[in-house]
This record gives sequence, structure tokens and C-alpha cells, in this order.
Amino acid sequence: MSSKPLRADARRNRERILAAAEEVFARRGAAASTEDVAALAGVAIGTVFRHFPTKQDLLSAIVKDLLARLTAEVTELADGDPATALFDFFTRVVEQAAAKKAVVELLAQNGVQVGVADPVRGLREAIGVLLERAQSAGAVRAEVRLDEVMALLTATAQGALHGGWSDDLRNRTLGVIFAGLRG
Amino acid sequence: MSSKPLRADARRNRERILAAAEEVFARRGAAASTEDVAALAGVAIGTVFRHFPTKQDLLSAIVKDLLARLTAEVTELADGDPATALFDFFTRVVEQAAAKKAVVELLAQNGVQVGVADPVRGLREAIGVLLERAQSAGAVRAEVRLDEVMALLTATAQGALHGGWSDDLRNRTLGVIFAGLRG
Amino acid sequence: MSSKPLRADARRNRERILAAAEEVFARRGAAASTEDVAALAGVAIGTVFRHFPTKQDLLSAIVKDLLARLTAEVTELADGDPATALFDFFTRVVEQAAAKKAVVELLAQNGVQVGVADPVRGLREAIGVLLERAQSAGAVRAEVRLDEVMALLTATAQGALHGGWSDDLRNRTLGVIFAGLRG
Amino acid sequence: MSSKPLRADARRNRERILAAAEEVFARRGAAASTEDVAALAGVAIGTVFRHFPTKQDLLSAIVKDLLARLTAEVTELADGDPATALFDFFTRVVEQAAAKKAVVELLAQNGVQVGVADPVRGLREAIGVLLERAQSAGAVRAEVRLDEVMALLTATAQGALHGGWSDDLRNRTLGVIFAGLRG
DNA sequence: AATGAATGAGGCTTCATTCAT
DNA sequence: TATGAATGAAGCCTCATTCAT
Repeated sequence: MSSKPLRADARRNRERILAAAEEVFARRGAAASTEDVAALAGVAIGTVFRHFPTKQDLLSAIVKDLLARLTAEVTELADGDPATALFDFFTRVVEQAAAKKAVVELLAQNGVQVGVADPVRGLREAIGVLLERAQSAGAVRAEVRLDEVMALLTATAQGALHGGWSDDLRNRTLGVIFAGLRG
Repeated sequence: MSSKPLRADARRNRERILAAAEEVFARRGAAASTEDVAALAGVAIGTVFRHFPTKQDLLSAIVKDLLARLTAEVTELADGDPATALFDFFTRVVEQAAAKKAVVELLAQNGVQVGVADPVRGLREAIGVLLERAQSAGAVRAEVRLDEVMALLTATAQGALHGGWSDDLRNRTLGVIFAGLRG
Repeated sequence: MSSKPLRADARRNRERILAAAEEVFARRGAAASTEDVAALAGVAIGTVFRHFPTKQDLLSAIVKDLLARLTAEVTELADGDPATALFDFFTRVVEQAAAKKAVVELLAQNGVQVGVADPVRGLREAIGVLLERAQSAGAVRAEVRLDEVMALLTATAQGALHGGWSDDLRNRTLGVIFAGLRG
Repeated sequence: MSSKPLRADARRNRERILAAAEEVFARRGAAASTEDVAALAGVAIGTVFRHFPTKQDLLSAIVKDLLARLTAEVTELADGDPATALFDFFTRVVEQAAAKKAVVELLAQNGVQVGVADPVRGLREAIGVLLERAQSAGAVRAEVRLDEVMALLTATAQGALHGGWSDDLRNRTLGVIFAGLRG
């Protein structure tokens, strides 16, 4: 089921490449060159392609990574106060978005094409749990559906990402959305 | 202020190029080639570069165009019911976004770099008028500021654009935002 | 039916590229680089790709060119003495082969894949006429079929090509084959 | 004369690599990657390069192998009927060619460069014996020389190889050549 | 001796931009 | 002014070869 474990140096490189890719693509968008990723990772171009045979593969890997981390955060929050968990998560994602740049962009526009449909579904379901609990606790109107929550989350993350919002602006913007969710 | 008036055929070409560019970049994103724009416009590539010395110039021109049209819409709506004008505009922009693709993307991420700061300011001010009137009419909470309205507008337009929202989803998403603005 | 005629300079370049390609691929095989072709032709690499969007296209063009020339030679010989026309053509092809290198190679192994099936068929049919006439004239045994004539022609061309035969060796080798065809 | 004897496992690997290389290069031509050879042999790429420091070395080794086997066949046939031995050998080589692909190709075009001159000479001499005997037996015209026999053999092997001849076509083609040799 | 990850030159192709016609 | 061919830098990817494990 799992491929054989990588050699220590290979795993180290793989991680350096992923980190470099996240930074490079975050800063300059998905159009940034693979060479730049290699340079930042401190490896030769061939090494990047050994680990990720295609640029798409590299992009997918980053997105999957991010999704996994987000899903983990949701799970963690699921143990907290149902009345605030959803709003907390929402806030965290938008905070982070400002540091993820093109990753969010990829998530939004290419997510499925890039072959990360499954991880996306996982995140969606985890958020669905938060929503249900928030509604049970009376913190979110009953008629709000998961679809629009996801839409608002994605849209806001993108906005924060590209717009370069200040902390204050972010909070006020989220404030409007939260008010709308509460009714 | 204005450069010398263009010859009739030159002006005609300029407009055909702009229209073609809007369509091409809308459909395939800013990465589409200038050659494709020329082809759709029915002119040679050299003609595109005579009118827009740089691809960036072409992109900027499209964005300015869009902003001008949006500003005109705002002005038009300013004569209507203050309680609904802002929401109507918001809705229209998001509706159109789905058909503008990369233009919105450009607006969001490159706006300033591309040198369309002025037109953006014009649009912002026009929307500011709608907001004030809506607040005077009691349709929007008094403490809501123009900043977050712009942020929500941009974010939602991008979301609609990249997310491929259905009409229904768009309406429910906007519904949450409008509820949040009303308080 | 025909695309618009090329500009004078474009046609000149197209021909220089074809000539360069024929020489380069002849000398070093189909694996030679497109850059080398461009360099020999005295144009930039982009120019090669403007005329032949793919390396395969360039290779195909060369092969088609050669086939067209060969077919023309056959047609020309068809007016001569039926008893010698086939042998003359055979001899000429093998003579030329030594100067065509990889072109013959391509013809033999990739001909059809490369999309030159039609020109190949044309040549085959033209040779078929020579064969029939030679047989009517009693210069070739009646039971010899076009298939083996083509096979012998291709094989001998390749042999001459790769083997670097001397004039004398070529003549003696062909002598054996001609004796075999006569019976 | 000979390097130190290999360890048992090393010799085993060397042979598996040779076998894999013959198959891979046969099927996909000399352009196939060394990595693929390693994979088919079930060893790591480093092992291939330990045994054959260069891809060329590997190719040479295959060719030498083939030549050795062919020479052995000639020697074996030398004990048979002088009137048919040469023709039998000729037929066998051409039959096998269809299964050797790139090896024959290498033999023909790179033979000497690749440093297999000696084995080639050995094969040539062995075939020379068959020819002399066939001529003594009156099965081949006296004026036929070894040069053209080799030329015809190589050419036909290549033709069969690249042309994908059917059994029938191969026989008829050889039939013409044999008739030519007999006079 | 074997392994397999790393290297980096080199190949194909695209495309913004320039320039001769 | 328009045309469209030419340019050449830059990007993605492959693969022979080296080297640490």
C-alpha cells in the first residue's frame, strides 16, 4: 500500500523542496518557475523532478499538504465550544491565507483538476461537522448550508490573500460575515 | 491630456483588440498568448503591440475598461432606492464576475501594479456614495465601513469567478453577506 | 486549398532550414538537435519552430521532399528503355542514399508514423510501373513482385547509407541483385 | 589479458544486464534509457554503470555478444553441405534480424566506432570460408567477392529489421539475392 | 559490490517583443 | 499603419553519469 520508505537524505530533500515550493509559489503565484523552487531548496533541478515528476505534481503536493493541515485544525477545534469553533476556524484560515498566496489560488481554481479532490472532500466534511454543531448551539442560523459556508470561506481566503488586508480590515470583514451567519 | 486622435481604422482596430483580449483572457486567464488575442481580433500580432506596447498595457487597458463600466453602473444605480442600490450593485458585480474570469483576477492581484490605481479609486468613491445612502436609509449598519464592503465585494467576485457558483449558491452566499451588512 | 504564399524572406528561410536539416540529420541521424539545424541554417531557433512546429514536422518535411524527388526521377525514367529503367532507378537511389543518411533511415523505420504514407504510396506505384515494363521487356523474371523489389531497394539504400560503400562495391552488390532479378 | 574473475553475483548481474539491454534496445532502439535497462534487469542504475562505465560500453557489449553468437553459428554450419551453408546462414541472420532491432542497427552504423572491429573481422572471415566452399561447390558464381556478400547480408538484415517483413516476403527477397549469387 | 538519490547539461517548445517589408 | 516573420530568453523535462550510503 505504501511505497518503500525514502532514504534519509531523500526525505530531507523532499521536504526542503516542498517548503521551497510553498514559499515560491506563495509569493509569485503558480507561474513561478521550477528552477526557482530548486534554487531556494538548494538542490539541482533534476532533484525536484525526481521527487515530483511534473510541475503539476509539485503543485498538487503543496495543496494536499495545506488541506491536510487545515483538516487537522478542524478536527482539533471540533473538541472546543460549538458556538465558536466554526468562527475560530474561519478566522484562522483567513489569517493564514495571507501567507499562502498562490496555494489558495490553486485550491480555488484548479483544486479538482489537480487531483486533490479527495483531500478537499475531507476538509469539507470536517467543516460540515463544525457547522452542524454551531447550528445546534444556536450560533448559526438553521437555514445556512455548508455550500455557502465553503463559498464564503474560499472567497474570503482569496480576498485576504490577494488583497493584502490589514488585521483590522480582516476582522471587520469577518465580522460582517459572522453577523450574517448568526442572522 | 489626450494623445492625438487616432485614424478611424486605427481606433477600430484598438477596439477590436480590446474586445478580443477581454474574451481571450477571460476564458483562458492572463497566461493566454498575445498571439491568440491578435488572431481573435483579426489583426496581425504587430498591430497589437503598436496599440499596446506591452502585454501588461493590454491587460491594464482591459481592467480600466471594466472599472469604467462598473463605475458607470454605480452612478446609474445612485438614482434608485438607497435601501437596495448597494445590494443591487453587489449582486450585479458578482453575477458578471462569473463571465469575466481573469479580469477579476487581475483586478484583485495586480490592480495597483498594473497602474489602474486611479480608476479603482473612482469606483471606490462611487460605491462609497451607495454605502452612505444605504446607511442613511437604515439598510446597512452604521458602523460598517467602505473598506470591508470593498473587501467583501472583491472576495465574493473572485469566489464566484473561480468557484463556478450556481445562481442559487450565489444568492445564498450573498444573502449571508447582506444579512451581515444589515446587522 | 493552398495556404497563402509565403513572404520572400520566409520562403528563403524555410528552404535554408530544410537544407540544413537534411544535412544535419543526414550526418548525425534523427537524434541531432534542432538547435544545430538552426545554427547551420543561420537562423534563430524560434524560426525553425515557426516553420515546423515540431521536430517531427521537420523530419517529415525532409522525408516528403526526398520522396517527391525520387518519384519525379521515376517518372522521368519511365520514358526511357523499359529494359534498363528499373535498374537505372535502383542504381540512382542507392547512389544517392550514401548522401542522405538518416533520411533513408527515417524512411525505413518511421515512414508511416511520421505521416508520409501518401508520398510513399506514390513512389511505390511509380516504381510498380517500371517493374511491369521491365517484365514486359523480358528484363525481369515474371514472378518477381513489387514487394521484394521495394524491399531490396530499401535494404540496399540503407546498406549503402550506413555502410559507406565504395562505387565499386556498390556496383558489384547491385550486380548480384540485378542478376537475381533477371533470373 | 582478462581482468580478475568476477564474484558470482557480479557475473550474474552482468549477464542479467546484458540480457535486459538486448531486449530494451531491441524493442525501443538505442535511444532507450539506461534506467529502463536497469529496471528490466532488476538492478539499480549504479550497478549498470559499474559493469559498463558508459552507455556506449553497454551497447558495444551487446553487439560483441551478437557477433560472437553469429560467428559460432557460421562455424557450426561450416561442417555442413558447402552448397547450402552460405545460403542457410544468410537466411538465419535475416530471420533473427527481425528480432534484434537496434542491435543490427548498431552493428551497421556504429560498429567500428563502438570498438567492435575485431569481432566483426572474425565474423567476416568465418563467412569468407562459407563463400569459398560454396564457390568450390559451384553454388555461387566465382566472381562474387566477400565484400558484396557482406554488403548484401547487412543490407538485408537491416531491411528485414526495419521493414517488418513477413516470412513470405523475406523468402522471396532472399530468393532474388540467392538467384543473383548463383548466376 | 550494490543501491538509488543528486547532478546538471541539453533538448524541445512557447511566447513577448522587435523589425524588415 | 499594418503585417507577420525573426529573435532569443526562459520554461519544462529527460537522462547519462557521479557519489554518498
